[in-house]
Amino acid sequence: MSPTKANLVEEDGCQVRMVHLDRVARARKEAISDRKLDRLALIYKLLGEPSRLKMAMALRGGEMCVCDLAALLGISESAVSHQIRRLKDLALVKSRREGQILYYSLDDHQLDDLIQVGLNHVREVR
Amino acid sequence: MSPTKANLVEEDGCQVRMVHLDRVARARKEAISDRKLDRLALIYKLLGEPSRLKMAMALRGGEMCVCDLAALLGISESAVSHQIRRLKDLALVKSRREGQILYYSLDDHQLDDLIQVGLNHVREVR
DNA sequence: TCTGTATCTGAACATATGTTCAAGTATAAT
DNA sequence: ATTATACTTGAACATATGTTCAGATACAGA
Repeated sequence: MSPTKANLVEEDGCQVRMVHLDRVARARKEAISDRKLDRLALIYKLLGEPSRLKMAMALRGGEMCVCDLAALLGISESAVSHQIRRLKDLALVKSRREGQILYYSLDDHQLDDLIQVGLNHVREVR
Repeated sequence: MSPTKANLVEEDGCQVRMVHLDRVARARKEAISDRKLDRLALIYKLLGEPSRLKMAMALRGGEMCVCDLAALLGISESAVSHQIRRLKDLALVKSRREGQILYYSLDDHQLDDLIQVGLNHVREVR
């Protein structure tokens, strides 16, 4: 097909313009399931907020309690609790109770890798 | 210091409760610069939206035009243009013009790594 | 049981964000 | 020049999201 002229293709009941049918088809074939994609996006999104990323990076160095994290980030303990729950819901972080104190730590070694690759990326940034 | 009793510490002019001074201090010392952290968070955030992640993953397989991506994602070309610009602003994606068509491709091999590590994470998800 | 500490929870609020729409720019063909 | 194609841009809108506040819960010590 000509790459300089778009085709009108029947798609989900309505017409869609598509320049490179082959490329779209290949992308469709190579795509992962929506379930996987959504979970992957969710993980990136959780790391995509400075406060949560800071938490995750801090926990790489060892377990911490809500109170410590709040002091570190300069936000309320409630905010920490809300955010760390999201990390826990995705099994990226786990907790361990010792008396009244809950110690949080990374539950997923792949989170370490993910952060490490990211760190390589920003290495030259001052 | 006792780990079962919180201390009130002077911090930025106001009192902050802190259970483990040592852990917070260590986290502070090991922390990267705010510039680095913000940039890193921004990269994760961009990958954290399903549509952008889908774009990035599609581009791993080769260059595509706005029109193709719109057809692949099922959103308007305008939406693709808006989103891909954000990826381009961060130098994660580059463009090449051939006549009227702009071909987008990954500009950052580390983005590949980042996605690859993420894919390992969701490998067992169906 | 009563008090204090550590954390959690839900509602509320302000802000951020993704998409669409309409109009604009850039390139190519007639 | 005029028209068509490919893409961009800014405004507007609805929705999502992070934080705070007030009150609830869990555990420890007296």
